[in-house]
Formats: sequence, C-alpha cells, structure tokens
Amino acid sequence: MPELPEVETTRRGVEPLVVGKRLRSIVVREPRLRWPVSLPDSLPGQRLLSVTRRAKYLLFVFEEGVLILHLGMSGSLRVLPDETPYLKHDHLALIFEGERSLRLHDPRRFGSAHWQPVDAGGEALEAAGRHRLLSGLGIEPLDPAFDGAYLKTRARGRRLAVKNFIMDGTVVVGVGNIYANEALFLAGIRPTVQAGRVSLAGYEVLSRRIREVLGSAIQMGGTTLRDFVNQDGNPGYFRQVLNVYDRAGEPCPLCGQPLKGIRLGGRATVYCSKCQRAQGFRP
DNA sequence: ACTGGCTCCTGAGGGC
DNA sequence: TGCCCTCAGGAGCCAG
Repeated sequence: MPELPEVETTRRGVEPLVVGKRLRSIVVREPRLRWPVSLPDSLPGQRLLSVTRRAKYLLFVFEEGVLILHLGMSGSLRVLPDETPYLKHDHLALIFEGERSLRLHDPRRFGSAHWQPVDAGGEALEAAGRHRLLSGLGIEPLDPAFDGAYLKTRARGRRLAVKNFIMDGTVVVGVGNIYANEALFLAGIRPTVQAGRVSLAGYEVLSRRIREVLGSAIQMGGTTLRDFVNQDGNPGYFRQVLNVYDRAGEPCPLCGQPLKGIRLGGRATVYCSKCQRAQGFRP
C-alpha cells in the first residue's frame, strides 16, 4: 500500500536509472490490472524524457506521450538487468537500452497502467492532466496553496467525517489512511467530526500537520536504505514513527489512555478520545 | 451535489 | 505443523 511518500521515493529511486534512455520493448505478462493494460505499438523506440508524479500516479514522460502508472496498494517498481528472472506478479516490464528492465510487481493487481498520447508540440504533463484519472484531482499537499483556508473553503457545508474529507482525492491528493490517522492525531482533531464543523484554526493546524507528516516521510524515504536495482523495490513502513496507526488499544503517546479503534468509511481509524476533540487544541 | 457502500485481488495472520 | 477462514486497503464507480 504505497502512500504518497512511498510513491515519491519510488520516483526518485527509479528516475536516475532510466531517464534519457530509449525504450526497446515492452512485456505485458499480465494485462489484468485494475483496468486492462493496453499500450501502443508506437511506444518502443521512444526516449524517456522524465519521471514525475501527480498524486500517487507516476508519470513516465516519453517523446510522444505519457505512461501513467499507479501502484495500487501492493505495487512496486524495480530496475534490473533484463536477464533477471521474472518473479511471480511481475506484470509489466519496460526494457530500455542497456538491457535495463523496469518491472512492475503487484500481487493484488490494484495498480494500473495507461498511455496518454501527446500531440506533436503539445505539453506532456498538460496532456496527462487531461486524462480521466487525473483530471478531477485536488491540490498536492506539498503545494504552498494547500493551507487551512483552502480546506475550510472546500469543507463548507460538508457533513462527512473530516478524516474521509481529507482522504478525498478531489480535495487534496495523496493523503492515505495511515497519514490521515497520523495527521489528525498530531492536530488533535477527532476523525469523526463533520468536515464542515472544523474551524479555520483547526484546518490551519491540520494542513500543516499533513504537510509535515508527508514531507518527513519522504525525507525518511530518501535516507532509508532502499535499493531499486536489487531486490528491495518495496518500501516498508516506518511503524516506529507512527503514533496511532495500527495501535488501537495501545497507550496514547501523549496521555497514556488506550487508543480507540473504529471503522470510518470502511477504513481502520485510530484516535485518542482524550487528546483528539472536535476542534483540536494542539497548535 | 453529497454520501456511503461496493468492488477488484492476494497474502498475511489468527484460530484451532 | 498445517489448513482454512477472514480481512485489509486505493480509489473509481454507482445507487440512493
């Protein structure tokens, strides 16, 4: 379940290994991902110009279009010599010049791969942004324009739980279940409060915490030993730095009271009923 | 316009 | 030890 920090770490790990290289061939070993994988015959022969990211989508910008990859919740990428045997669940391989093979490994197949062509002279990322999977996405959490005022405006009149609200990708992208739980804990806001009832001050703290928790996880990803060339393309979580996620019943790190575990929108939700209140109170 | 629920899939983990 | 069962989760989609 790569969250945004893992996707960004993957991007940074893979980019220097393949950017600038020409694609030789594609192997689709299992087209049945979340949507059937269908890539054009014109893709081999194109040079890879850059690897960027929008939300949890990785964008491989080629000369004539953009390959849009999503890692779902069990996907990972590795770059290996082409002669390396395939593993079970290696569904897609992009073989670049120099016999480097970029492989998508995804046991649960919630991931996806799409091709978005770019007209000659057109701007690739703009074109990718028009893809149906990307066109409705909200702001990036690390964008400076993502702040309390933005969240407050978007939350006006909305009655869903604030946790579900910040996990809504049309509002802000990349806030998965783990980091939603963590950010709400750090902000002192109870996950079940209606989004429209959280104050501007509450959203100012929350937006800052979201940025911090995602930003520091990306930093950690950069400093954690993670090898995209050998076996370990699969980023692990940093459970030791998580305050509440997967810790229902354990003592609250702040007050010691047992953390409460509930389900919200079908997702595991953990919070401290003493430290997390309707408006939050931690600056 | 909103909201909550369903869905895809496999591996991990619990129970016995 | 080993088998069987349950369940988690990203996010698009749909029904109410």
